[in-house]
Amino acid sequence: MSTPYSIIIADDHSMFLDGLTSILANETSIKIILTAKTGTQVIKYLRINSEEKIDLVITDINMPEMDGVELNAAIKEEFPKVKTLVVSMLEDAKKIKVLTEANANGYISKNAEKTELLKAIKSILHGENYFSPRIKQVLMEAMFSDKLEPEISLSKRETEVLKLIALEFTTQEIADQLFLSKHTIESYRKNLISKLGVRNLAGLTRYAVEKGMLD
Amino acid sequence: MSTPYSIIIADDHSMFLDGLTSILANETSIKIILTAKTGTQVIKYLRINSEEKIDLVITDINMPEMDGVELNAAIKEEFPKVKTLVVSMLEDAKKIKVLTEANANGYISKNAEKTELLKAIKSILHGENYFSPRIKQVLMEAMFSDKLEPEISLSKRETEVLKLIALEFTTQEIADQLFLSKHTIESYRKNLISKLGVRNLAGLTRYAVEKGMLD
DNA sequence: CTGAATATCACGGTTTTCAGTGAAAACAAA
DNA sequence: TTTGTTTTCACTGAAAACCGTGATATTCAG
Repeated sequence: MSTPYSIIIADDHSMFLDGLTSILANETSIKIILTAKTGTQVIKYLRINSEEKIDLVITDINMPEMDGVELNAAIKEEFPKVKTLVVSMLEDAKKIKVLTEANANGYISKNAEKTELLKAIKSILHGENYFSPRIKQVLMEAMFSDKLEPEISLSKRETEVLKLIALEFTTQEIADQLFLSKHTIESYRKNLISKLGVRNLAGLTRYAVEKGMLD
Repeated sequence: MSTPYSIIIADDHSMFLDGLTSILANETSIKIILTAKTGTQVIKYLRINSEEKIDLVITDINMPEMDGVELNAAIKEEFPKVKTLVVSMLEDAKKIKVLTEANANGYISKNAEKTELLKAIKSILHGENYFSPRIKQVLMEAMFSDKLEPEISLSKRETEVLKLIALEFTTQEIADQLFLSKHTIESYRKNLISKLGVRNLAGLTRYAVEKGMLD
């Protein structure tokens, strides 16, 4: 038998970390080098032990400090030889899209079966990418719905103004805060209303809240 | 050694299920009888195999069909001898409160360490309850904040009107819809604004969205 | 370089919201 | 039965939002 593959696992839920470790313990062809709770820990390790070859990083999406999407991007940027497999409990079409564009090597859901997990890992270690059928489907749907809903994009200023509007500031107050004319803010208001297809302040606020602009 | 304890694990993420199974496989004193992906599966099993003694059910909170909170309630109702340990990735004070009131025997976070998990399981199997220090803290904080924030209660009509306001209807439209005078709706508007401590429509809308009134 | 998008500003008119004040009827609870 | 809450309605005046219809300057990608 050849030397085992070296992998790193990142997830902030240590119970999941322990679980994955247990599952992979039976696989003699795989050696877990590190388990980390944040993306930054992984990057630090890779930088320090750059001479050591790491074959694969398995990462969750939701993590504090540096999440899975950022971690994947950072790895592909600094250590392009290292493969990545993203494991997540959510099937967020947008994140998946970003990940595929950032050349992640695989994406599976946390409610995938053990066998699928192993299949994904092995595929990736053998040089192929692995996206589960379910994920492919979500991606396809996202493509379609994106074309039907041509994705409203707001400029920086628009975003800024919308945020303040949703935070209960009046037009005059926003104008003062941003050192702009009251008329300017009024224009933004109107544009936002027609752009977002809403009727009034309530619609603007709902949009802002739902897009997480106020966090 | 005496006969091992019989336990059931419920979680919709099979990866977590596999992980937990792996972790507990080393424990000779514990025997996993069933792993389920929904609460209903667990209840069905308990009903059918009622002669078989089950010592503990470990359950996630977020599950389709019947979630962890409901499952716990159902178990305590129908099979009071069966202990329950709730494992969740969120530390939602309200859910924890409900669970303690429904006599769950333990609650730990998914980012608890393996050792803590085992400690919790053993405590419960020995007849004690186990709530992790972190959880106790969250509970305490919830108690305090509940008393400091005296919980704004809205009447049926107020809720109804607030909902329509947040859905972008104007005062006149709401009045027509509910067969009330425009003045009446205006009154509600004002009361809601002062009651909820907000400044305008944006504040009302944020409140409605955040309380999930529009789902 | 050039057109498209963005950012900025302006005005008049209409509608809606907001603030203050008040009150009557229905209803439930103490 | 009295007290408190909820539901309902009314008026005024000021402030803000909304609508239409512009203009100019900058920036940025093709």
